[in-house]
This record gives sequence, C-alpha cells and structure tokens, in this order.
Amino acid sequence: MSVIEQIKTSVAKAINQLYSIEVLDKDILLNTTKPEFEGDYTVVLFSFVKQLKKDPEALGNELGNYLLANNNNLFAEYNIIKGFFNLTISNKIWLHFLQEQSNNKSYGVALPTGNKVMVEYASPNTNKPLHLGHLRNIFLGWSIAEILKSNGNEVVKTCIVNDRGIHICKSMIAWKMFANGATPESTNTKGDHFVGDYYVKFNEVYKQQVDELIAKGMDEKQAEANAPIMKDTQQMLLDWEAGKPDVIGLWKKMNSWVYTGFDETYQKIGSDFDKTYYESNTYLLGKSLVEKGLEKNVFYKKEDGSVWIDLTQDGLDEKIVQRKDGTSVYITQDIGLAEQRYNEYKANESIYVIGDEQNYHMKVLKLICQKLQLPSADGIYHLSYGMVELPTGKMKSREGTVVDADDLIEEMINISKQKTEELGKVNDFSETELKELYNMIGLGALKFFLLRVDPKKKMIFNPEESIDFHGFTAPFIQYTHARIKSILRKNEVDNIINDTGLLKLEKEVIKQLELFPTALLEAAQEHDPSKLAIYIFNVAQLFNSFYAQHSIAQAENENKKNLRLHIAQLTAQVIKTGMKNLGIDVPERM
RNA sequence: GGUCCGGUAGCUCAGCUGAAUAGAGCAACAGCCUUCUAAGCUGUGGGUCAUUGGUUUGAAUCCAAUCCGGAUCACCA
Repeated sequence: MSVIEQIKTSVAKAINQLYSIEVLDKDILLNTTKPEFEGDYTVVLFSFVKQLKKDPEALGNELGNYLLANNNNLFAEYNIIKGFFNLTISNKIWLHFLQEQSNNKSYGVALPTGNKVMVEYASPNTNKPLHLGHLRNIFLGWSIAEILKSNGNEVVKTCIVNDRGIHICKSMIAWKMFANGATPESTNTKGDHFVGDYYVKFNEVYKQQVDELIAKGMDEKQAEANAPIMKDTQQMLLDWEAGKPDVIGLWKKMNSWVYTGFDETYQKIGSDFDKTYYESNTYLLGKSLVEKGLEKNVFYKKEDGSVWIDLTQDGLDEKIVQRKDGTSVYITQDIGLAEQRYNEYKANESIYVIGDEQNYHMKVLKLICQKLQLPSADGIYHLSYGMVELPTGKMKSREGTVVDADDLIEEMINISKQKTEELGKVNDFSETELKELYNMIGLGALKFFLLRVDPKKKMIFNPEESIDFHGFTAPFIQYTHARIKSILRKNEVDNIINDTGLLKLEKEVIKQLELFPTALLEAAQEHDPSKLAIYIFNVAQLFNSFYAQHSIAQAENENKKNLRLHIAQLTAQVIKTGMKNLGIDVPERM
C-alpha cells in the first residue's frame, strides 16, 4: 500500500474513532506539504472543522496525538498551521521502502489483473505517408498500451487500415496517368511517399481542370463534379467495388508499396500491432446488426428504405445507419468491427486513439452499441487527442503542407548526432553504438515532445524552432539516467542500508520515487501519458538537485554513500521503467 | 444556431474532484566544472489565471452570462 493510501486510511480511521462520524479514505484531502513548511504530507482540515464545529488547532492536536499513538511506525511528528495538518512520515518508512525496492527491476509494475484491453491506434490511409499527426497518435497509442500493461492489463494493440475509398483511387488514377510505369524501386523512393506524390499530383491536376471549367463558364460545384480526372476516379471506385481485375491488381500493388513504407517507419519508431484490420475487409460489416437493431426497434426504416436511429432523446441528432441501396455507412462498419473485435478477443475495454474531430462520431458509436446492447459497448473509450497544427494553420496533405514523419524523425536523429558530437563524451563508441544512441536521443526527444502535453489539447508545432534538448525533455531525463549509471558502474552497492538519518534532499528523492506506482496508475486511469511524463521529469529534476548538492561517491561516510547509491539505483530504475512506458529508451552512457 | 473542447508568465505548458505566497521548461539576466558526465545545478526578473457576476470561511479550480479560438452536427471516411 502506498504511503498516501496509508495516511488516508489512518486519518479516516482516526476521525471515525475520535468523533464517530463516517469518513472514507477518499474524503481525506491530502497534499504534499509545501517546501516552506515542516512535514511530508498535509491533510486539509477545513471540511472537518466545519463538520465537527471544532477549532482547527484542537482538532489537529487530537488527531495528531491519536495518529502518533496508534500508528507509531508511520508518523514521526505533526504540526498544525491554520487548517493545515502537516504530517512527517518517519524515516524508517522511507528507508524500509528503499531497502525493499531499490533492487527491484519491476518496481511499479502491477501484477496481472485479468483485465483485457484493446487499443486501436495509427489507422492510416494508404494514399499518403505518415505525418506528424500520425506520430502523435501512434506514440499515444503505444504509450497507453504500455501503461495499461504495467497496471496489470492484458493489451491487444490493433490498427484499422483505411485501404479503400475514393482517396485511394485518386492516387491510383494519377499513377496510371502520369507514372509511365514508375515504381518505388525504379525511382528509389520510399513506397508510401511514392504513392503520396501521386495523391498530390491528382489534386494539382484536379484543381487545374476545375479552374479551366470555371473559366469556361461553369460554376464551381459543377466544375468539381465534372472535372474529367474526378469522373475517372469515381468510375475507378465503382470498378473496384465490382472487383475488376486490373483495378484490384493496381490497388493491391500500390497498397503493398505503401505498406512497405509504413513498416519501415513503424520499425524505426519502435511501434507494432498485434492485429491489423483492413477496411476493405470490414466495410461491409454491420449488416446483421442493422437487422438486429430493426428487430429491437432501436433503428427504424424510412419510406425510401434507408435505416436510421433517432438520438434526439440523447441530445444528438438522427443518424443514418444504412443507405437506401442497402450499403453500410461508416458508422455501421464501426459497429460491425466493434462486434467482430469483441468476438475475436473478448476484451472488456476498448480504447480508440482517434483525433478530436471524431468526438461526435465516437459518442454516437458508443451510444448505438449500448442501445444494441453489444457486450463491448460500455468498454468503449475514445482517447481523443487534439490536432497538431503548424504556425500557419492546419496541416493539409492535399496541399502538401504537412510535416512528414520520416523527415522529422531523420532531422531529430541528425540533431542528436550533432549535439552528441559537440559534447564528445562517447568518442569511444562503435558505429553501431553511436547509431543506436542517436536514435534513442532523437526519437526520445520527439516522443516526449508529443507526449508531455495533455492529449486532448491541440498543439502547435513550429518546424523553425527545433525540438529542445534541455529542460522538460527526454534528453534531460536520459542524461540523468546515464549519469547515474556512470556512478553505479564505478561504485559497489551494499545490499543493507543502515539508518543514518535522512537529509532533506535524500528524503525528497525517496518520497518522489515512492509515488511511481501512483503516477503509473493515474496515467492509466486517466488515459493520459502526460501525467507520467511530468512525473518522470520531476524525478529527474529532483535527483539532479540532490546530485549537485550531495556527493555520492565522496559521501560523508560509508553508510551515507551506500544510502545514496540505493537512491541513485532506484532513481535510474524508475526513470528506465517510466520512460519505457512512454515508448522511450534510455542509454547507459551519453 | 445546437453540442463539445480550449483561453494561466514573452513562448510552450502543469495545476482544474475548491485550500497556505499560482508552478515548470524555454527565452533574458547573474553565478557554479583541479571533486561522481555542465544535455547539469543555483539565483533574479517576468501573472488582472479571457471578462463580468454568483456560490463559499476560502475560487485559476464550481455555477451563470459574455468575448475570443477550434472541432463537430454528411446517404464522406
């Protein structure tokens, strides 16, 4: 049980005993004590002062005496300032904690709970390469999966590839018209970029044709509908749906180019999936559910034969779930896929990492699943994240104003190379070791940059200002780790910690380390890796202050040295495990 | 127009289940390497927490209204 939980339980019990009122653990408002006051944790008494009509001073003293008398292992002393009841935890608790955990490689990781969670993320289109927005999505998905695993959940990572539809046909048409048979190999281009170039090409030509038609006197709408290249594309979609061999062949070929490109990127950033679904296989799903919904009167049929659901009672609108020609719409596919995934994996929770422009859609999806009483319905959680925008506005792949994922990754790695070379601390590294280190630092910086902020907030990325390597960043944390490792390489740790008392900073670091499982749990509960990122940063920052003030190797005596080595060891461990949960590796040297 | 999200230091962001003098990082300025890795540490300056009103012993935090920015409300996906 964490120290915080112990305090809450003790205080709640004390109040129950002393005043016979019903107080639960969660009613205890507990903060870390502000540095300018004496103590470790502070209970805010005001609500009890009011309830019990007692003077805070008197209440605090009665409580303090009771706590000291009945929990003498936990509390060392207390003081009361206004309504703030400051508790000092006894050093024995901290030392015991350190002794128990400093050698525990899996500190913070919970035992299996039997809970199963699916995390869906990435979900790219196969007509263009990945961009910065995808990276935010992928890093978030990966990280939340890791965090859930650390909290004892079994996790299935999944991806739904958007591999069909008009946008795919656009690239295909443009390739047919302009490529003269070129391939990624023949042009030495990464497959997803190769296909993406034709998507851009399509839009150029399309725009030109529309302009021409407008110049000939057509209005804009008509022009857009009548541009020859668009008509060809629509025909191609029909041919695809009809299964015309040459179209299907081209579709398969171009998609395979894209997948090869994606795989390269996924491998580079260290991401993978346990199961990939393809929309070309799932887009017809959900039909049986429409039937079921009609039977249950969840859905209703309009005169023209289209099927709808009325969500106005729930504050939403009417939504179509099946077209009059009997084909599924997007949301129906999603319902069908939700059912299919549940049948395959029986996960009781399903997290969708999808941008916040789909908030409404996801709300509707969950609601419909609930109304259909699908077993997966209540477990649906939309991990919504804000768009990544440029200072000039939104990224638009159609217009080519995107921050390309591969370019950005390469740039980050180059910067880390350059900085590492400037510092010259690892000149003895081999080529492979160096490459690994540059990747670790460059990708770490990028991942941390995207994960350290609240997912639901949109973020602005300025390509002109490169991502920082100082302060609240991954390299700062990685550096702290490397520095500790350097000390641990040079000094023997004795297993037994002797009680020599704790200096302020020694205790502060231990206190912070003790919060690790709490931070991991909070990140999981709130589906928010930024909580963990901030926690790890605080650990590193606090350790660095400690490090600057107190020598470890040259400590005042052997016992102090050993104590500090244990602190250093556990700090390194927490950083390593914590960063792993963000998908970031941490070097032994840098 | 309805719904949802956001507005905190020059910049990027924490804090938002109410509680002590609103915190970090970056940038600026001033210090600290003959001692464990200076990608570090210490300090200084920098705030009408969008605005107004309300609830409360106490509001950045809760409520209401207003202003600003964004998303969404497709027989697109």
